[in-house]
Amino acid sequence: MGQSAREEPKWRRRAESRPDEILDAALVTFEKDGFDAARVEDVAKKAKLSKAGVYLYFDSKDAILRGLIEREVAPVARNLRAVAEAGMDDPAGALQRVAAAFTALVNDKRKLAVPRIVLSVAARYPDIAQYYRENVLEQGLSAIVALIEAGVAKGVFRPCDPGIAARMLFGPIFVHGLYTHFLHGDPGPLSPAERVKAHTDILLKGLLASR
Amino acid sequence: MGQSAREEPKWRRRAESRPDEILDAALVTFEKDGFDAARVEDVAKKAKLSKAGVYLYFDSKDAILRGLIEREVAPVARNLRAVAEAGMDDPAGALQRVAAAFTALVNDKRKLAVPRIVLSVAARYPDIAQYYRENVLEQGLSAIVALIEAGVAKGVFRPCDPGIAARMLFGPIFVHGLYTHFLHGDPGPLSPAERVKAHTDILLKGLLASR
DNA sequence: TTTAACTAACTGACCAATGAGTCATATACT
DNA sequence: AGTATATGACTCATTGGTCAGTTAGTTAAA
Repeated sequence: MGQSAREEPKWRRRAESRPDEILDAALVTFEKDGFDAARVEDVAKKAKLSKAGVYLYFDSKDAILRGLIEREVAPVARNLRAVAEAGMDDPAGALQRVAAAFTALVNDKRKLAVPRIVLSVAARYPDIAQYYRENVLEQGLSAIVALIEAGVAKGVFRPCDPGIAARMLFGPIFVHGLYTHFLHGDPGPLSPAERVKAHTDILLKGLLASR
Repeated sequence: MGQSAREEPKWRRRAESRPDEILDAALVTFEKDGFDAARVEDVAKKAKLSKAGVYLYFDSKDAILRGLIEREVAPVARNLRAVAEAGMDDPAGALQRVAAAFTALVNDKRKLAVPRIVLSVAARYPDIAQYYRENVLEQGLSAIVALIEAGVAKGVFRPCDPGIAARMLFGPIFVHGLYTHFLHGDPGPLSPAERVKAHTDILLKGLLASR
């Protein structure tokens, strides 16, 4: 039994990469069990260190969740915003591109797990809810609102409430993701790209100013 | 101190009304704390009996959640279905009425808490997820799908994927509810009725066959 | 180039709190 | 008297978080 090679150390120092490894592990664990039922010990095991090791890098379990929001979702919101802002001169086209980008995000079950968890713990961690609202939702929402308003100003879109229009863009895609990923609902016959097209077809026809 | 009146019994038998009282209490408690953080003891206290008393009527904590789904949400889905079926000869009008009914449901924070909780525990209680999907979501969804298909068959709506259209009806309303109730997002300037109107204006214009 | 002293990274074993579920017993009703 | 209904006090598994002690890597004196 006793392996002669006494070379392998019991553990290695990897202070640089630990935070990311812990977040990777936490994402998988939280997605599977939800925030409350997920055990820090399991996160640690998946990240290949001890539970106490996790607490070297994060002050608490909810700090891990905060880290997850920052790393996983906030960049996506910034990206959506960039796509929207880059297309202010072609609102209809930009709308489609935003829909496609958001669909790609929502198709990623793991990324979608973060908003689901935020939603479920929002009441108990008001600061997490606030952070998420300000840095994710309001970012994405306001970008689209600006896009719609630009379209209306240009006369491309007919006058409408931009907040409603924005929810009509994000809402259906988001609930489709929740329904299929977490309730195991039937995704339907369409491919993601076809869904984007079917969706934006209806939405744009509803928005566009008939000549 | 010693009240002479020895009339008041320490508790009363109320086997008939207990289950509903427990569900009332559970709805409030689950809404506030979420399923995991909610304590059965608190539910019991709010229902004015002991924790052990709760277990006389429900086998487990998750049985309470199941009871909540049955009592709170399944009837709503049936109602939505009825509204849709009653309006098969006027698809556009029925769509608006369904949107209004769903908006009313979603405006009720307490009722909306049930789907939020189902979503958060779906992975750990697959039977709850399945029950919810089959008895709530698929009910509502299929009713609207039928309505859209009827509209397309009549030539009132232009051809489209009815699943997408149905998600465009429910999605924006649902996410608006989540956003305002649980993330404390800005509900915007419109009243619920105005939101329904703005929403269905765009949706119907997107769906209606231009003469 | 050794090697000893030093520090940062890490672990195992632990604690304290928590909360679901149980049960022996008591009380209200019939 | 008998039974359905209710309770308080309990068990017991779970788990977030801590800490004393250990090891990997680093620095610099010898």
